[in-house]
Amino acid sequence: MKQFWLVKSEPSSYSWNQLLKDGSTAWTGVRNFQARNFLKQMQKGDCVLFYHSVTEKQIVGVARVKKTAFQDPTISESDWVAVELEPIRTLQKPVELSTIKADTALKQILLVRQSRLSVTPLTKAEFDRILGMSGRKNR
DNA sequence: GCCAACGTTGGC
DNA sequence: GCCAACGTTGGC
Repeated sequence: MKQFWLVKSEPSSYSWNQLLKDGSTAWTGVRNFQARNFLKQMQKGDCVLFYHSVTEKQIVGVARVKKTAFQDPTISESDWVAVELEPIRTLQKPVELSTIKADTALKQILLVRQSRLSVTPLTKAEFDRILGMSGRKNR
């Protein structure tokens, strides 16, 4: 079954534009057990919302899991993993954190409740609702 | 720049 | 095994 996720990045360290430019990227550097476990659960083809933290605080694009979890090449200790992500499309209208917080159906998502977690799961309903707010109908 | 939330570390 | 101290992240 297809799953839905949200990943965060500070635009200054890795931005959506960079991902577009790169065509795909290894999502490395996750050093949190909870986030790591989510990474491990990702399946090829899962949809991933891309959130810019700190300076923008908005969801800017939709990506897809291209490759499931593998050993994170940026660390020598084992058992930290990365996945490969590729961009699908840029949101016509970014969905701001304030918009999400103002929405009854979305204000309890993990992004809001646990703002420091860099990889979080979303339900299909939440995913669809965010896409609905992005200025275009689903897909 | 400040602070809250969370994770990690280390002393006991 | 508890908890204080500290570091980091991210929203405001």
